[in-house]
Amino acid sequence: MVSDGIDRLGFLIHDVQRLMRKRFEARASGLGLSSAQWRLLVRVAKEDGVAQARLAELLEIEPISVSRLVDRMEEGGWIERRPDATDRRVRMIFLTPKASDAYAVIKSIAGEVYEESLVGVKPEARRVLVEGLEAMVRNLTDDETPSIEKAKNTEGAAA
Amino acid sequence: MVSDGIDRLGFLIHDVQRLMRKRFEARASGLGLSSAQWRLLVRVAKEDGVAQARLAELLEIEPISVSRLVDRMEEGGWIERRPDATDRRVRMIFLTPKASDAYAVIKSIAGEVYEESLVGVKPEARRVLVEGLEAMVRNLTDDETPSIEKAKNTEGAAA
DNA sequence: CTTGAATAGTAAGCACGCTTATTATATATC
DNA sequence: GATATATAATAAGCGTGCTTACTATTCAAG
Repeated sequence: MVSDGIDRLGFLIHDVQRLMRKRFEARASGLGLSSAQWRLLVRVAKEDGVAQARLAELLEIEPISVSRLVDRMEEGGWIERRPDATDRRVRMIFLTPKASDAYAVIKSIAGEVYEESLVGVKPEARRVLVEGLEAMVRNLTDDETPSIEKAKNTEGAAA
Repeated sequence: MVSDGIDRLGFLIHDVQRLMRKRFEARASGLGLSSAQWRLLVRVAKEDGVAQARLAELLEIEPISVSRLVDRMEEGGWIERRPDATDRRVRMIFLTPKASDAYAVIKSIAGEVYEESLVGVKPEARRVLVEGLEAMVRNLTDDETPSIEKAKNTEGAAA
């Protein structure tokens, strides 16, 4: 197999994600926000009044997941659902003042955790790291598998 | 603040992990295995008869999570719990023949997904990427988080 | 032997992702 | 107007992680 640590790539990514989320949640627990919640909060902060379906698209999770996340965040007083005047199917999502205040704190925590995680990694290596991760996202988002003929139907049929 | 993608590092890691898991699960769904399940399966394959507490340590998840994961895998016929002769608290975990067969397939799928995710990333960049991720795991594992009373021993995740 | 701490595993209940199915509403077509 | 399809959101139920609390067992002191 590959001589590098490539064969542990999945474990590495998994570990980094888990550890990062854990540290985020430890810092943000004072605010009462989980990582899924601040991730949504950040999106709403950038696009106030966004519809849930649009949030699902931005966060790349399913609408039902947004629905239940928004449920808890509404209960927690972070966001507010308001009806759309022109389309009665739509619920527009707005931040509460409490959430707007938390937004600055969240950005600060994010910066802290990123820096802590990259201690000892030189600027050029950071650049390569980020570029590599971006390439991975692109490769994995292309929803067909190159050079593999599995003949599995429905795989990539619905683009 | 670096003006690169560093400020999106958390989103990047999160996306890569999610997309990788998704692709894994799509491939392994033919086997009836989830990513959490094959992760455990790989560990048991390398250390047959391992105790659940040891698995929790290896997988870096909580014992209760192992317990429920093992429940479903036992139901699925992937693993087997057997009592330890010398310590009646312990359940030793063994692979079934079905799981041993699946192990080779899993390794092959893992290799495929890793390669697909790294298309267009040069060998040297791959090395830097993996080293960067390893550094991140080290940095985030050092629980330098102050004001935490759990002076727990954090043994390195050596392989 | 008895007491008490540590360890292995589990139960209950929560968060957050998913798939599948349902309800309202909007829009296109007849 | 009537019907069919599409879209926004939700409901139900499951998998996998967590915290907290519990039982059973082992081990160390007394």
